[in-house]
Amino acid sequence: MTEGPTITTIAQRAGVSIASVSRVLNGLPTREDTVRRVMRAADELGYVPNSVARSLRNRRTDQIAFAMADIGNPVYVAMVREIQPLLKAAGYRLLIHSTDGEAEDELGVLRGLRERYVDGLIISPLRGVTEEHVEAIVAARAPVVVIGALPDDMPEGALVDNVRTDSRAGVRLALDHLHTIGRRRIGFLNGPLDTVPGAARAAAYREALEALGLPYDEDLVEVGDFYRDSGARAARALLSRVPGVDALMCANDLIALGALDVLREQGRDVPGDVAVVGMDDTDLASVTWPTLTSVSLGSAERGRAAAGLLLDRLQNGPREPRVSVVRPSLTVRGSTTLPPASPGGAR
Amino acid sequence: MTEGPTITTIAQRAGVSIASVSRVLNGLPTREDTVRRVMRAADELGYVPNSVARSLRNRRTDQIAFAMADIGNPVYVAMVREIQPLLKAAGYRLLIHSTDGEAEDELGVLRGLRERYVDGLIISPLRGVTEEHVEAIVAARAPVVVIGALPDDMPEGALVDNVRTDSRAGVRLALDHLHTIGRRRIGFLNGPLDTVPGAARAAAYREALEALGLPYDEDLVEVGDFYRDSGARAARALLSRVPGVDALMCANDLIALGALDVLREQGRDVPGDVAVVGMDDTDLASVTWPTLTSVSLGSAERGRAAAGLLLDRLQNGPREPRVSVVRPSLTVRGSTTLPPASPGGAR
DNA sequence: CATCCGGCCGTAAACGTTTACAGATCGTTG
DNA sequence: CAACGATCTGTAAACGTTTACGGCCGGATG
Repeated sequence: MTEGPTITTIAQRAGVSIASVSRVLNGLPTREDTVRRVMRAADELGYVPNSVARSLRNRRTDQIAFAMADIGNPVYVAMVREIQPLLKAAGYRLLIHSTDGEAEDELGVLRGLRERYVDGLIISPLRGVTEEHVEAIVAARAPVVVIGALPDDMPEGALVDNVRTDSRAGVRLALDHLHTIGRRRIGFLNGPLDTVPGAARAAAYREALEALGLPYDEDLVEVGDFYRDSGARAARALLSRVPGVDALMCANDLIALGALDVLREQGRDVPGDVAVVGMDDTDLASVTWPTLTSVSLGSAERGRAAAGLLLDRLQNGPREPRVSVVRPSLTVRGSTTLPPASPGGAR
Repeated sequence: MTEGPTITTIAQRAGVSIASVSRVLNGLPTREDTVRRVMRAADELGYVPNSVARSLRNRRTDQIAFAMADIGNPVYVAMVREIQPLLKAAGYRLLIHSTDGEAEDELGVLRGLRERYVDGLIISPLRGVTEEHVEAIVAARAPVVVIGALPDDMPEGALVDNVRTDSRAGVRLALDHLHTIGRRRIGFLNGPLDTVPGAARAAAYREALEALGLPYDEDLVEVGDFYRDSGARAARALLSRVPGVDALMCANDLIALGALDVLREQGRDVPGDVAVVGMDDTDLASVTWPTLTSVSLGSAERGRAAAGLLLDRLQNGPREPRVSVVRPSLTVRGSTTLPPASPGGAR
C-alpha cells in the first residue's frame, strides 16, 4: 500500500483484465457480474485514477491557464472570480500566472503552451500583442483567448478569440457626464502611454473633448503610472499648474484615489470645487469618501466572455475567430454629484 | 507537422536512439558530436518536451494548488501574491481553487490530491479542520500546508505543516490601543461563531476586556457576517441599543466599512465620538475616510510561510510536522487618532 | 597480440491509462 | 447438431518520457 492502487491492482483482485477494469470505470457496456466485481475491488482498494496517465493517453489535461499582469489588481481579481466557476463547472482546473506585465513572462507562458500542460489559455497582455506574441500563439496549437487589443492581421488558422472593451466609449461617457454637470475645465490624469490602455485613453480624451466642443489644452494632461502615489503626484502637479480646473478624469481608480488624497489635503471640496471620475469601477470606488464615480469597463463580463469563448472552442472544435466587445458603463457616485450620495452597497 | 515533434522524431533526424536524445536534452554526459547533432535536430524541429509524459515518468507534476474560500477576499489575494512568485522561482506552477468555504468543496480538493495532479497543496479551510479533512490529508500522501487552526491530535505520519496567526493577540492589541486612547465602552462586531476566526475573536474579546479590567457586557456584542452590509446592520443595531458606545472593534475590515458607513450616516464623528478598528489590514484600510486603524494578521507573511514550508518538504523530503505562527501587529490610522492623519501611502 | 577497462550508445522496460482488434463464450436459428 | 451472430473479454499497442542494463568500440597495458 506504499504506492496507490492502479487498474492493474484492481484487475488482479477482481480476476479480470485491465481492459475490463477500464471499461467498467468508464461506464462502457460490460456484463453485470464483471461490473460488480470490479466496483467492489475498486472500492475496497480505495482506487483513484491517476490524472497524469489519463492526460497522456487522452491528450488533454483538463487544465486552463489565466495569465495577467498582477493578481493584486482588482480588475484581474474580478476576472478570475468569473472565470473560475465557469471552468470548474465545465470540469477544468485553473492555473494562474502573474506576469508582472513583462513581455518576456507573457511570451514564456505562451511558449509554454507547447509543453501541453494546459488545454487552453486566457491572457491579458499589458503592453499589447507583439509580433512575437502572434508567433507564439500560432505555434501553440492550443486555443487562446486574448483580453485586450489584437492586431487585425492575425494569420489564418490561429486558434485565437478576442475579448475587448471600448475604452474610447468609456472615456466619452465620463466626459459627457462631467460636461452635463457643468464642468468645462476637465483635467486628465493618465497612465503610461506605452501601455495599450494608456494610449487608447489618451486618444479618447482628445476625441471626447472635441465632440463636446471643448478645447484641448495640454496643460490639463498629466502622464504617470497606474498607481495611487503616482496619481497623487500627477494631481498635485496639475492643480498647481491649472488651479482653476473643475474636474479630474482619471485613467483608473487607483489614480483617482491619489487625486482624492491631494484634493482633501488641499481642502478642495469634491465634487463642489473639483469633480473626480475614475475608471475600472473596482471595489475601491464604493469605499472612498466621497464615493467615486467610475467608468466600468466590465471586468467581470470580460472574464465571463473569455471563459465562454475558450470553452466553446474546446468543446465544439475549430471555428472562425470571434471577437466579443464589452460595452462600458458609468456608475455615478458621490465624487460627481451634489450633495454626495450615501455610500454604495455591500461589496 | 500536424502533431508536434517528439524525442522519436529528433532521434530519427539525428540518426541516434531516443535514449541519446533524452540524455542530451537532460545534460547527461554524452559525446560532443552526438550533442551537436541532437541539439541541431531539436532546434530545427522546434522541439518542446511534453510535460505530461515527463510527469508520468517522473511521478511529479511541478504543480501546487492553493485552496481558499474566495479569491475575491483581499486576505487571500495577499496570500496568492506572495505564494505565486515563490513557487514560480522554485519551478512550480500554481493552481487556484475557490471553495466558497463549503466543506464539501474543500474535501473535494483534498481527495483530489490522490489523482496526483499536483505535488502539494496549501489550503485554508474556513470552518476548521474536521475529522474528514484529517482523513483526506492522511490518505493524500502528498504534502499539505494548512493555513489556520489544526487539531493537535493529528495522526503520525500525516504530511502536514501548519501556519497560523494569533488572532487572540491581535484582538488584544486592538483593545489595548483603544483603552490607551481612553475608550471604555468598546463594542464588538463579530462574524459567524461557527467559523474558526469568528469563534476565536469572540473568546479573545472577552479575555482582552478582562485583562483591561473592563466588564463584559453582551449588549455590546453583535454577531453577523464578514461583509460590509452585515457590518452596517450590526453597527446600526448596536448603536441604537447602546448609544453611549465610544469604540467599535470589528472582526474584519469589511465589517468596519459598514460601521463607518453607519457612523457617517448618523453624523457621529470618527474617531471623536466613536473610534473604529478593523482586522486584516487589507488594502481597503488606507482608502476609507477616515483611514482605518486595523490589526494586521500578516496575510502576506502567512502566504510566504506556507509556501516556504511546502517547498521545504518537497525539496528535502519527509520530516516532523512544523507549525509557523505569525504575530499580529497593529497599524494605527485615522479612525482612532485625533486629528485624523492624512491618508496612507500607495497600495 | 590478447586482455582489460572506460566511455558511449542502443534496446527495452516502465510510468498508468484507453482502445483497436481478435478471440472466446453464449444463445439462437436453420 | 452445426453454423452463425451478438456480446463480452483479453492481449497488446499506444501516449512521450526516463533510465537500467548490456553491448560495442576505442585505447592502453601486459
